[in-house]
Amino acid sequence: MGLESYRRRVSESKRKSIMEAAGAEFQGNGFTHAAMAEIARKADVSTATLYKHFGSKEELFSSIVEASYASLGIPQAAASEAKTAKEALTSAANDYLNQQFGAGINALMRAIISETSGVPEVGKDFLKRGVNGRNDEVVTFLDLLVKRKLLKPHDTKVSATQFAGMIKESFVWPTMFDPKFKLPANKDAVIEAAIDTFLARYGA
Amino acid sequence: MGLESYRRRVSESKRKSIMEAAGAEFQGNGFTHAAMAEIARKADVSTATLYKHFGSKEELFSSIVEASYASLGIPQAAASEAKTAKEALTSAANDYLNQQFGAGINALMRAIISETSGVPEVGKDFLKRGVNGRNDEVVTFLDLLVKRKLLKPHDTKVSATQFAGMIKESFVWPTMFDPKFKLPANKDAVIEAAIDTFLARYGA
Amino acid sequence: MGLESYRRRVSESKRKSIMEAAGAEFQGNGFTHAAMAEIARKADVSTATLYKHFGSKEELFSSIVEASYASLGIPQAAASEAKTAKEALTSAANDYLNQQFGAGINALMRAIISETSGVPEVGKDFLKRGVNGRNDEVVTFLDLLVKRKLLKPHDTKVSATQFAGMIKESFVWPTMFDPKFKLPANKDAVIEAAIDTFLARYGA
Amino acid sequence: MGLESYRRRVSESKRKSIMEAAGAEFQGNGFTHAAMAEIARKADVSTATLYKHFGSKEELFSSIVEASYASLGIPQAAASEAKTAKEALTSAANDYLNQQFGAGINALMRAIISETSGVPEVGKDFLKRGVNGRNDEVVTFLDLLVKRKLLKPHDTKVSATQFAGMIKESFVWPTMFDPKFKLPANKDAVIEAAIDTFLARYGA
DNA sequence: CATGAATGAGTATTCATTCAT
DNA sequence: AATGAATGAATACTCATTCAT
Repeated sequence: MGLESYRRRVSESKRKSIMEAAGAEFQGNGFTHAAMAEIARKADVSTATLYKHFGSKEELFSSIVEASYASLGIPQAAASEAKTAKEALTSAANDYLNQQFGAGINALMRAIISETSGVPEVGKDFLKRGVNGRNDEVVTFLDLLVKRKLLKPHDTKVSATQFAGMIKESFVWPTMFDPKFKLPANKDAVIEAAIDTFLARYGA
Repeated sequence: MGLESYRRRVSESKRKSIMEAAGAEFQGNGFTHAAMAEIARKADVSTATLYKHFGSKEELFSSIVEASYASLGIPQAAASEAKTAKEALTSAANDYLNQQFGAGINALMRAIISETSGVPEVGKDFLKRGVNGRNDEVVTFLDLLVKRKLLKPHDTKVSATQFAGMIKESFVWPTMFDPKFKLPANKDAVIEAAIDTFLARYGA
Repeated sequence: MGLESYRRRVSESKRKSIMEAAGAEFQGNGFTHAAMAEIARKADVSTATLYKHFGSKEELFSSIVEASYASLGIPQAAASEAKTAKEALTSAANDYLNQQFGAGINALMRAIISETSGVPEVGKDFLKRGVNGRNDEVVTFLDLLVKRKLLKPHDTKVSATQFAGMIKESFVWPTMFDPKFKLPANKDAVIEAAIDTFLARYGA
Repeated sequence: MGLESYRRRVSESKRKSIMEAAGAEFQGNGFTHAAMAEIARKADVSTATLYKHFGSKEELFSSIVEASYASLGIPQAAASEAKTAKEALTSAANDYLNQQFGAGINALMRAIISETSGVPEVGKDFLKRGVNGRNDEVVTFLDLLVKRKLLKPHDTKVSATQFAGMIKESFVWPTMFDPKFKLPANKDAVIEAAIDTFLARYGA
């Protein structure tokens, strides 16, 4: 028992340190230029141990992407608690951006895009679960606002895409081309402007 | 003289065939997986000749990206000729998408994103000249519509970004993760919906 | 006492299952491509236990080869019981081939040959005890036939080699280059022809 | 012209030195344990050049084996010139052994046997062209002796195998298990004894 | 005494770039 | 000016063996 739990603990701690190292490496260098040996070095394990935990570079990368899904998602609380649609949407936009910039999702997205040729499933999967998945949560979010009559009844699938597009154009798209891009000083104004446009059409 | 001009012509024809081959290769395989030897083969020159014209893979890639700028741009005619803002904006959106999907710009963008780690200048340059440059043309386009009173006076820098964001979210973003993504059947409806939202706020 | 004998029994049963697994693995994949981890898995023990019993891969292999000697040998009964030399020699040839093909000796020989560079002693040992050892038994076999006047008096060391050579050329040599080689349909005719040649010289 | 022939010369000289180095390496260490880097080093070329000439380790090995076929073969002259069958067969046996021991064929055969699992085609090919091919030449050789009435008319396919088997059993088989095995002092006596047995059955 | 996770040395192969002709 | 053979550095992955529990 003691032995088994000891091993599990050690193994899990190694697995965790590998995933951290791999996350950093993939985010920093993309899939192709990330080196397994370097990941092993950073994680302070041997390459063989690396391969015991993750059978291949692709598998390791997939695991990293998979794990990132857990950190994605639009908290729905604001939709039910906020007094106005503007307040709710502001909150959603900020949650979204915090994830992108805080959890390294921008860098991960660049890495995924880099490998659409080599590992196409990962890209398609991310499109479905990462991109569209989050859009679905925005839909749910908007549906709730409609229900609360803070928004007009309308096709929220369409409007969710429009809202996400306006936000991403200003803040996410630039990071794809410039990894050093930071959220600009006028971030709040830009968000507000997007929300205003959105509400001009869909506001109650 | 005759000899010199003959050589220049030959040289330029080789340069052209190299750029065509390189464009295809980079769009097809991304920067990293494009092979110089294959580009040389496709262009029917030796690798040494390739390197005479372009000192390195990065330089060749930069040249390809540079050349792509010429094919970008929002034709302004519609802004002055269209009867309604909706008509003008529909035309602009379609012009934009034709470039992205017709001239291989989506694939090129993926290639650029792949190399933001290795060759950051190319990415930053594309962001400035490719992405923002085109947005500037949208600004000009919108300014003209404002001047013609087809749109309300407003901050067109902001609105141009919003318009571009709504269009790109539906059609360009997916191609980043799935190179096989094609324009969907409901393309026109999506464009119209985006324009409707835009006009709810900025329509005259 | 009881404990000790229990342990010995367990240990010996493990040792036996290891040897079975290793025999199969070595015969199937040769020395180099046989994997210690796979042997452990097949034998249902840990790699550490494997190494407790056999200090190294070479040692394990040597043990397998050693064990194979027990299954080699030319039954002498036919030499005293057969009515004719032909009958006796036919019996001996078939006994020999049954061992080669039935007990996996062909595969084992391939494995040994594979490792003559790495573990030369095993090869030399097999040559002495496996190959020449069996030839000695053929010598004894022939001596008996001479004694019974079914064969002429002659140098049986020489004739044993000749007899073995004729049989092996047709049936064993091919398996060295083609593991899937099976005993051909005309096996008996080939054996008979070899015996005829043998008897032309050494028949009484 | 000068350029082209210069390149061909350089290229062929490199190819030759690679094949020499590879032959030595494969004969010394077998297929698996031969290292491409070491072959390159011995041949005084880079590994990349190695791969320009031979697309893979398997291909290189096949080329070595292929080249060895050229050095195999039973000279037919003795069959028509010798005064007696014994003289002719003695000559053939010695030619055969000189090839095996002089041209490193024994070592090459060990290498091929080592790889029957990994590269089965090479083994089967060698069986067909190397082993059986030479036996066919022995058949031709014997047919000529029959025609000259130095041997009785008989099935020379069968007798060729028997003759080869008797010779190989004493001299070739041992080298499979012991790379250091040398032709023994009594070589000539063993050959003569084999021929005597052969002639007892097939002599005119 | 048994375990199995961890090790690290070893190897085939690729590709941007250069150089002798 | 053009060639294409040659380079060498770089990298994913495997496996016999050991060691902490």
